[in-house]
Amino acid sequence: MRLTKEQRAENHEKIVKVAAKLFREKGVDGVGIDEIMAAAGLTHGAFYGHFPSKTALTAEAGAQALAESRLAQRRAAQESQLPFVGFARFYLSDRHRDAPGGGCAVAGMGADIGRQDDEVQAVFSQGMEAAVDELAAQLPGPRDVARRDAIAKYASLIGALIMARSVGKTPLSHEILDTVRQKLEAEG
Amino acid sequence: MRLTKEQRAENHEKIVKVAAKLFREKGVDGVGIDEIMAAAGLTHGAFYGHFPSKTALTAEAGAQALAESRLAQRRAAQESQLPFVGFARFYLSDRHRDAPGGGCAVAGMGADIGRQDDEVQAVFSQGMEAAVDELAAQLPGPRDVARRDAIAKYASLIGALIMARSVGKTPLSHEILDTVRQKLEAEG
DNA sequence: ATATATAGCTGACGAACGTCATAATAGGAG
DNA sequence: CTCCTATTATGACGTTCGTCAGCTATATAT
Repeated sequence: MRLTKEQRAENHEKIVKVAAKLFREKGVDGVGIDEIMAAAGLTHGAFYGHFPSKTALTAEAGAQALAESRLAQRRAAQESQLPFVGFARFYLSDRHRDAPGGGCAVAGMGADIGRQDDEVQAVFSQGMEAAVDELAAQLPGPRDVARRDAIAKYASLIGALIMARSVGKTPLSHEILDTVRQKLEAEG
Repeated sequence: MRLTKEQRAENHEKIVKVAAKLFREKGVDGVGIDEIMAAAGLTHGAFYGHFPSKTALTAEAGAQALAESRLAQRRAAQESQLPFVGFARFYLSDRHRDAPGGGCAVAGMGADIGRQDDEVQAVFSQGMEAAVDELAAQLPGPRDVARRDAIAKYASLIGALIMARSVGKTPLSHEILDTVRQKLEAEG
């Protein structure tokens, strides 16, 4: 049952997209090949026609998740006069906290990527660099200042989201999101 | 081969300590009961005499890891006149980045805890509350201001560490740690 | 001193893990 | 139009997962 090159490419892309979602939702070690392939509408045996190993998929899925995150960042930035404020409001919202599968790649699978081998981390590093660049371009000041600002703002966002998720739906969770959001809004 | 109550309690504590370390190093889903028990010097079968399930251990290990983190925080704070600066310097050091097993519980297993059930998250929430309280006590200003400051600072630290770990040993990793450290030192 | 309760060890369970032959099938070259 | 080749699905592999029953041995209670 051979498929066209187009269909094959579509299947490949589908696997990566589904994996990027599931990895963020359940963690890299929390999902099996079987579940990923089933969610992509294929059987688990077909996996190794597309990827040599789960590690290879992890690298591609990490890059995909980061690319999706950048897209969401761009979209959220357009919903406010101050681009970063719009992004921060979305990032620290309840909706984002409760939907890791479609959310920030670093908050969702960053900790897992930190445990992968060097090649996977290198791919992730490139996507992160692109995200930092993109945020820095939206911030005022000279380039190097904007870049440092972008890194610091990312760290605040990511840390706050992971903290808020780890304490479940407690009052503390809201307090963390609100506190950091207000601080970032005040800074501009 | 029944043991004394003391030995049983020691074994229990050893299992929790070892799990708190391994969970931070490899992730909750990255370690099995077998590996934990072997590291504690026992066999896997003895596990269910101590815990009803892996989930129950995850809750205890999460609390233990947070308690250890608070201890390390207290110690690092004493190495500088400004308590928080000493803590931040340790937190954002290469040593801490490369030793997740003995480091911050939130950065190491926070993302995993976010995927656990409510009871585990509730236990983790208590430990986090204690950590926030402790840091707030070291910061100047009225209590509510210090508390918000503590939350914001934690978010920056945790986010920076997770970012730095996820990009491996790249220049970007150092840049993230340095940037956030300098910013926090400048803020005091 | 004897009996009982309880600790850890052994071994096993079904399920899922990552991986890989092999078989079946249809696109693409001739 | 036919054959080759590429690509997916089938099914199985050895391992490890979380979990538990049964055994052995010993600390504790009587």
